Amino acid sequence: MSAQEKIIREKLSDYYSTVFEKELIEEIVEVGFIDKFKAGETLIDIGENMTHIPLILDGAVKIIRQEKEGDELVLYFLEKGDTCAVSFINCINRKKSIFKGVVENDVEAIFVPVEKIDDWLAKYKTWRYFIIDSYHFRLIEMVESIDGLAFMNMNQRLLKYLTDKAKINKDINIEITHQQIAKDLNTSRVVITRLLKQLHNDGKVFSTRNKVKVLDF
DNA sequence: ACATTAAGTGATT
DNA sequence: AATCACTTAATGT
Repeated sequence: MSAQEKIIREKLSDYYSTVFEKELIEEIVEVGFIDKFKAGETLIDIGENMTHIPLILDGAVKIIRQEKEGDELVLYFLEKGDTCAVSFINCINRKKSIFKGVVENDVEAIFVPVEKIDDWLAKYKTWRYFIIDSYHFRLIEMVESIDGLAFMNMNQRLLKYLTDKAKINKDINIEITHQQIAKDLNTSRVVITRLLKQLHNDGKVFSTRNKVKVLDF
């Protein structure tokens, strides 16, 4: 057994042993490989073909919907133990990605070739449940995101965005510019500046240049 | 000291 | 809530 295989086996049993049966883990060890990505790297872009599916071990990925150039909106984050079930369906249909995935925190993940996904769905009950479960969870996050757009004002959306981000980073100190926040929420910088000042005065955040500290949880 | 980038603000739609 | 036009503050070289 190679050192790489050993590592995969260990990592898998750390996060997925209770979920997957032994035979499945063996298959993953056989065809999967570990890869790492630095924050800011684009994992997948809209329109690209997916060749591998990530099982995230560490870090976080920001999932973005993008409309042509410039117009974009952050939908949700993927974390440890997550996978993007939406990408599975993309793969099975041999379609191109409908989302963009950018690394939020340095990511370590096991990558599994697309061809296996389908096989395993028929072969392993645990894999089937894993996929359905994951798909369900993504759907809920998506609905939350729609709710945000439909029923929440920018003020609430901003606060949710900041608390979500603090949770993902496990740090209430966020390093970000008003401009970047505006981009993620698909609004203008001026609006963020003003709302952030409101939140600051309300004692919900403490913000300085390039930094926002989330005080209200 | 100067240039660049980030943030704050009033007025208007 | 968005946009414009402009000011002020912080930071890098």
